Amino acid sequence: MDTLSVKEVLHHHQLRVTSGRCDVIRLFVTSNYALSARDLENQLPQYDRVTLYRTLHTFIEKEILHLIPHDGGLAYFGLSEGIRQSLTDKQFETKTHHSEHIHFTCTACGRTECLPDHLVPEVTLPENYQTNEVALLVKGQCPQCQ
Amino acid sequence: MDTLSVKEVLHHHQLRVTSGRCDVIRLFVTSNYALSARDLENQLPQYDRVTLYRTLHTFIEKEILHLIPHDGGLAYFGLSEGIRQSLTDKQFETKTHHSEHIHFTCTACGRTECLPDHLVPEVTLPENYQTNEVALLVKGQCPQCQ
DNA sequence: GCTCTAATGCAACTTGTTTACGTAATTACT
DNA sequence: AGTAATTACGTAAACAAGTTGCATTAGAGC
Repeated sequence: MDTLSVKEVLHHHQLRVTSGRCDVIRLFVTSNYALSARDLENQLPQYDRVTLYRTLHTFIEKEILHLIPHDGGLAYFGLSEGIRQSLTDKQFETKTHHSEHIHFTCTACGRTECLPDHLVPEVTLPENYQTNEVALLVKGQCPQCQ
Repeated sequence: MDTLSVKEVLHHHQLRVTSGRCDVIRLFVTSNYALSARDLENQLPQYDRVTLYRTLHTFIEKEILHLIPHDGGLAYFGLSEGIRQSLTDKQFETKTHHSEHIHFTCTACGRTECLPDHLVPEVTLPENYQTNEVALLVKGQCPQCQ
């Protein structure tokens, strides 16, 4: 991971480069798990809660992060695969394969992760229902918790 | 729908029959959509918020209702299919087919509904991941909103 | 009807998230 | 580099969803 690249990501999305935004992206890149606003508050206490919330919103809008559906309490966020690839491969990907991946929540350790290699299967809907997005969340036990 | 049946449902689950619980079940039976705690507050203002929350929890525990995952703010609840069948067919179903159904949220009208005839397809996970539950939420436009 | 136990209502609280507004920092342009 | 325009930030306060404690009320079984 490389600071220049993080700045480039922000620049590519017409966002001003601030230390807060860089730190948030870096945190997502180094994290193997989805993060909540609370996680950001804990791990980046130098920034105000409001700033972190705003940063999350901005990143969702720009599709740097995606919101992960879940069935209670607080919102979780994951780094978009394209961005992760841009930062780790040190070049921007043009493909945005955009069939969504599965999310997994471990009921033991509580952690949520993206499974970028496991895509949501094709879904059939009743007549006249139009699909914009699909989200598939699996709950169970992760390898570490068995 | 039939009041006696509603009482029977409660009785079968070792729950005391109270007017609040009956009204909540009736509301779910007559609603074509998933309901949030806020919806209950609006439609059953004669009961205290706390009571409604507690009723929802109780019904989730007893699997009279199920929690519908979504990606923001507030929790939505749907009537379990078995219960709906018991109340409309006037007899208790023994089959609990328990492969979960898909949920649909319309981005136009904001309503969420259960699609009991559309089940979540089989999901493959990475090695050593164990599945307990799956939830699939589709966002798009419903027939009425096109 | 009486007793036991569970459900309710009220008040207050916690947590997650948002809004308003003044200040500070970044970017683009000399 | 210096300046203006604009965007982001921090603080405080508000708001909303959901929870907890406790006293009161109401079902269920006898």
